[in-house]
Amino acid sequence: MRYHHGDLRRALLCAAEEVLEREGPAALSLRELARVIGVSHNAPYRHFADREALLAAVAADGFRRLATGLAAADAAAPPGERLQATGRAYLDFARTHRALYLLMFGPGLRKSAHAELRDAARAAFDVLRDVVASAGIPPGPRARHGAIGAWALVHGLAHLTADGQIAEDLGADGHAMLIADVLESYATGLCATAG
Amino acid sequence: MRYHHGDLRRALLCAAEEVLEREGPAALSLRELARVIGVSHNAPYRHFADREALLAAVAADGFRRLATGLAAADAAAPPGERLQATGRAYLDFARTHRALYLLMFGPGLRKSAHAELRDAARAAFDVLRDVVASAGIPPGPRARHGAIGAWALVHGLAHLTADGQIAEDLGADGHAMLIADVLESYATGLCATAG
DNA sequence: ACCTGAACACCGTTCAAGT
DNA sequence: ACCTGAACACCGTTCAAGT
Repeated sequence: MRYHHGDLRRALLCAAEEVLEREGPAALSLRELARVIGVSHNAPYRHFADREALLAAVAADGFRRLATGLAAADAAAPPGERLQATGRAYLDFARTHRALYLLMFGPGLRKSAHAELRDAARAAFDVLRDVVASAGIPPGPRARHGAIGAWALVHGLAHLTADGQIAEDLGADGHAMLIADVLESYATGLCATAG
Repeated sequence: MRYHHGDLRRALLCAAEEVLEREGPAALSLRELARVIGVSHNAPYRHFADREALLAAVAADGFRRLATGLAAADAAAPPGERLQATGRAYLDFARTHRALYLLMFGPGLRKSAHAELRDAARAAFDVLRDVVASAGIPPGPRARHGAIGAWALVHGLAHLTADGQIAEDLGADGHAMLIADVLESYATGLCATAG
């Protein structure tokens, strides 16, 4: 006993991600987490107000890691390919953490009710905003719309893929070409309409 | 008693949509539907294999209505604005049927396991594909990617909005301008890169 | 502070009957 | 065929205790 030396909170978040990737977002129950860790079924309430608060903490962590990944891809990309590289990193995250991604953008997690989650999501978006801004579009509503559009585009691709609507008939190469084509179209249009 | 004259199935789907818009996708339980209609808690199993099958039927109906709405907007639009008009219709659907939209694209509804749902979703996408094809892009992988990109773009905007990530600080006018800008950028880029 | 067992009101799903 | 009540194994959440 006494498996957790005061870090039950960390143990819960860790177990949550494990269960999440193994069984999907819907199967994530507080009681199962408690069972996995080896504490009583209501011990989690010492650290989280309710189930949604725990899910929000997991999702916020996901957004933080997403932001880190986007920033790294952006920093490593040659100047002309920053949007492409960052978009690819976004899609990679969604593909390699499918269940986490679905949780982060799933219903039943009201961003407005969880400040930490809202801030983490905003920080991830800010990385994309900066990348788009660096494409040479003068600041203003057009630039802001351009950044939101870029986010919507990569998010739409990632979400439709995670949802199984896209790429069932595409191979891995086909999927990469799809992403390249779509991002190129958008970047081209963005620069053209911004002039 | 005998509220349903052999159309318990229809009564279930009808009640499901009502509960859905009122309480969100997560709260949709078979037992509550049975209670609302006034039958025993397991009567639904006469018409649906399980909870997911009922949700799939509701979602399939949503995709059929979405396809109808997209086709109507496309048909009513002047030649040069078909993509804009269809995209707006897509976003309108997501806004006016928020919970249904979240169900249609939510996790826990495996399209592969429900042929009716998969076909309905594909039919809705086919409308978008035709609109993009009519923009004068020669058939081929580029046109197919262009159609998927258009879907991803409007879906991303709709989903981020439904998720509360966008437009909290935008008014209704600002949202309309956002949509117009983003769709214009994409359409411009699509034609430019296809040449 | 942190954890426990018991309890309450819910679920989805199954099954043996009833008409 | 279609519906019923009882039952099983789960949930989230609360509460009165225990250390």
